[in-house]
Amino acid sequence: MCQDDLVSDVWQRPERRSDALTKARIVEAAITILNAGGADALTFRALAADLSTGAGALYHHVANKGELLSAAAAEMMAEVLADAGSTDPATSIRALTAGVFDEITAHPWLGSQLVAAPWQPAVLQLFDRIGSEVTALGVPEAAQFDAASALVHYILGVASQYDASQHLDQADADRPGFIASSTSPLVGPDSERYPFLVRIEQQLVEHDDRQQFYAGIEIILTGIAALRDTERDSAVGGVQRQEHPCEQLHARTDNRH
Amino acid sequence: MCQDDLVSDVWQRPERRSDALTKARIVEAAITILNAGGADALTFRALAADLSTGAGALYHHVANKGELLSAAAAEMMAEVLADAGSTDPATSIRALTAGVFDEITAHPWLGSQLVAAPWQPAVLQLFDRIGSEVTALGVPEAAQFDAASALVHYILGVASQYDASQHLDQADADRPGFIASSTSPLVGPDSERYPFLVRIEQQLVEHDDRQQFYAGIEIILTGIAALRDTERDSAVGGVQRQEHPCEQLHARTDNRH
DNA sequence: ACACATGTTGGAACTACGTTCCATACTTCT
DNA sequence: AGAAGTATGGAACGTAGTTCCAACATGTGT
Repeated sequence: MCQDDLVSDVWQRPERRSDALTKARIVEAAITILNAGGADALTFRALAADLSTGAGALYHHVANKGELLSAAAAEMMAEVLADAGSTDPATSIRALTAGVFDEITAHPWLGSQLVAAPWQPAVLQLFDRIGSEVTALGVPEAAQFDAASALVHYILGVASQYDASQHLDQADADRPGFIASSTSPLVGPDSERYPFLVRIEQQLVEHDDRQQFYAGIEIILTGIAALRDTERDSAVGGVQRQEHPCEQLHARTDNRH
Repeated sequence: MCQDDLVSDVWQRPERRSDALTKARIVEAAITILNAGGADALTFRALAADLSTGAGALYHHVANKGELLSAAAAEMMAEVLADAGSTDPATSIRALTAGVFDEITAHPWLGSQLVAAPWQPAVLQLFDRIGSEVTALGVPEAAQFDAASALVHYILGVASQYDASQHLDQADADRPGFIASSTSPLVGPDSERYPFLVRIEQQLVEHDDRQQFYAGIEIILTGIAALRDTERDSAVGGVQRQEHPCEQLHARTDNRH
């Protein structure tokens, strides 16, 4: 179908006319639409119109909408990760994660996309970068994967809940407004359903999402630091899975069901 | 439009014929479809067919598909949270989170739905329950919100990446297969793009998702335990935001950009 | 009992979007 | 120049969420 990096031909794609459609141009135009109008604004028709072409032509460069979104997210992630860098691993992780947070808050579609398709390139980039920093942090090899996984999944969880602008209309049928900043202060039937949330209601409405995100990162970094200090009784040799060192910190009880 | 819990009338809805459409029946049927065929199988037409009615009739009880999915997820979450309970808070948290993980792996649509709409009822239930357990854990009040938030967001992040069965076809255009169990062992161009992932490749293919999920929970619990032990220099009085105690564990450097 | 008001039902129709198809045009190789 | 293969773009298809509306059931007031 379309020419990709993996074509077995030795034949290089010739340069056609200057306004030729390329995956790069399409993805760039897609990002422009996404940043301007959000995820709903990106349609193949709108994209084709912006590129002065037809919808069908796009399919010679992009397999489907999912690939288009993955590519767009990957490009955004690459830019974020390119900026953030430091000599100190912990500082790097803080800068990295803060950069991702900023990008997601600035462009909510990114958060939605990161959690829409599992293990897409953008997530792999993030995972790899965080894994490298975790390694530099001195975490023993057997725990590096778990440590990076915890950080990445936390970030993705935050990303998933952060496109608050839209989508919250559909969850409102049961609780119109809810913690919508100032409207309904979580009273009435919610008091019985959500005792904890009601108790910390003031923090709920007054808290800063960014500070809370940072706090979560610090919690996980603390936990990772403990991993590093508990290296003693873990075998150094081959890859030992099944029993992760962290499971020796707190004796786990059975919790299947 | 439809009658809900919040009607101001004193008038109670009379019981019509026994096969009357109700939101409860609709949600139940939706869950059946979702569990059987996944998220794609749930259409208003299929749902209407199962209930021997028309699609239009459903809209008198459910505002839109988003509300339907939120309600279905909320019911699943309520069941999971009802089961898991213990006297020891840490044990409770482990049992709770493990239960949610099991439910998500058993019913992948749940994971997708939890991250599709932010702060939907199912997420609030989980947040509230975890918050209560965190409180019982002895975490100081000012840090309870952050601690619960970290756990919930981590779980949501895992949920987002766990419906691996589908959706990964669209991200495959660049890397056909990737870590798809055994097919493409992460070689070729990936070696340069993802140095960390390549290095831990063996763990990647051999690791147990469940064990890694547990490991993440333990990391966060360790970080939360540190929060509890660092209560000393935090004012006990009113709600102090802006500076979370955890931020005093590791001196944060500036990381805006 | 009988009309009226109100809420319910269910099927058709509308709309939007992803995707496919195909005739046309373009570029390069021989 | 002719052949071969790719790119283009617009029409057309299929699907799914949602809306519309006429027929119906239910309860109220007389």
